[in-house]
Amino acid sequence: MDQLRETLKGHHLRTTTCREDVLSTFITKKNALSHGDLEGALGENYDRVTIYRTLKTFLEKGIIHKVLDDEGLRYALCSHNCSEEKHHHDHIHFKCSECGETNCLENLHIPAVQLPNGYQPENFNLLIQGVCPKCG
Amino acid sequence: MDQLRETLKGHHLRTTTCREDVLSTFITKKNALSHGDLEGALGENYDRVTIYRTLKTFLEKGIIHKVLDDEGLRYALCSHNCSEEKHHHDHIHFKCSECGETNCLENLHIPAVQLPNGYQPENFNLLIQGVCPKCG
DNA sequence: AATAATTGTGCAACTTTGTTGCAAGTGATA
DNA sequence: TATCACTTGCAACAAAGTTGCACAATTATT
Repeated sequence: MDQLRETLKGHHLRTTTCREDVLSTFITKKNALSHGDLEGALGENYDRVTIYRTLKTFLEKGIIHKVLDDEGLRYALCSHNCSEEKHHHDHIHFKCSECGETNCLENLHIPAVQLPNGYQPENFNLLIQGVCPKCG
Repeated sequence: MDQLRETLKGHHLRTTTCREDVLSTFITKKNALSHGDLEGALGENYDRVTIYRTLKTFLEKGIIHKVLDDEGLRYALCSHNCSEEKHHHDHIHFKCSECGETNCLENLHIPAVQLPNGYQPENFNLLIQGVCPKCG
């Protein structure tokens, strides 16, 4: 799994087994994950605290982004080249009320919104809840 | 403050001082509030647990709705006639990174999105973060 | 107006979620 | 392979949220 090392190095991070495992979990699961999800998947190998810190580091370095949810934060891989300096996301997130999975719809962009005078938008986050194709 | 009683009765709720105070806090503060905000405002008068339960009840009855946030849930008044049966919201929420306030932009509707086949949307939640007119 | 039935509240105890400081361990570099 | 900086685990803590139960308050009934 040299690709994991590449990704970590590309973001100026040391390669450790915890970081490799967290990253690889994101890659294989594909959907947005909460801290609890990762703890469930890797908790026997790593301390809770380490997972928290790994998520925080990945966020800062632009490897993952936050996904808003009505029952707790989740995180998902950044597909484009986000960096320490800035994240850029304008895709839609879809949460299925049946299976509970939240996924990035990378190809769907959030439509432009005309805000009233004085509002300076920087960041957009659209969550659509409903039933996904698998469960429909 | 008979309007408070009216609102509570209209949603089939007994009028208690806690409910009146929570409702009145939402009305006067206008912006979205977290449980912590309410605890800060009313915590000396009511138990933490009671405030949790009041929020839950208000949510169920359609008096308030959830506002997604990247650092914890907030709640805001439903402006239209939401009920036990269903909530309907399609307005935009704006969170200011300076003052930290989150507000409903009642007049701004979330633009329609063309989802791929198979997705059945039910619920939309758009949070825009940036700088608000007061802080700009 | 008094009482009964129903619903809400406070308290205590607990679970879950997230944070911080520090000592020991590990990875990258020369 | 020795060094230095960064990472991890542990322990302790803080914050956020939940549950059961006895008592209190509100509404409905007479």
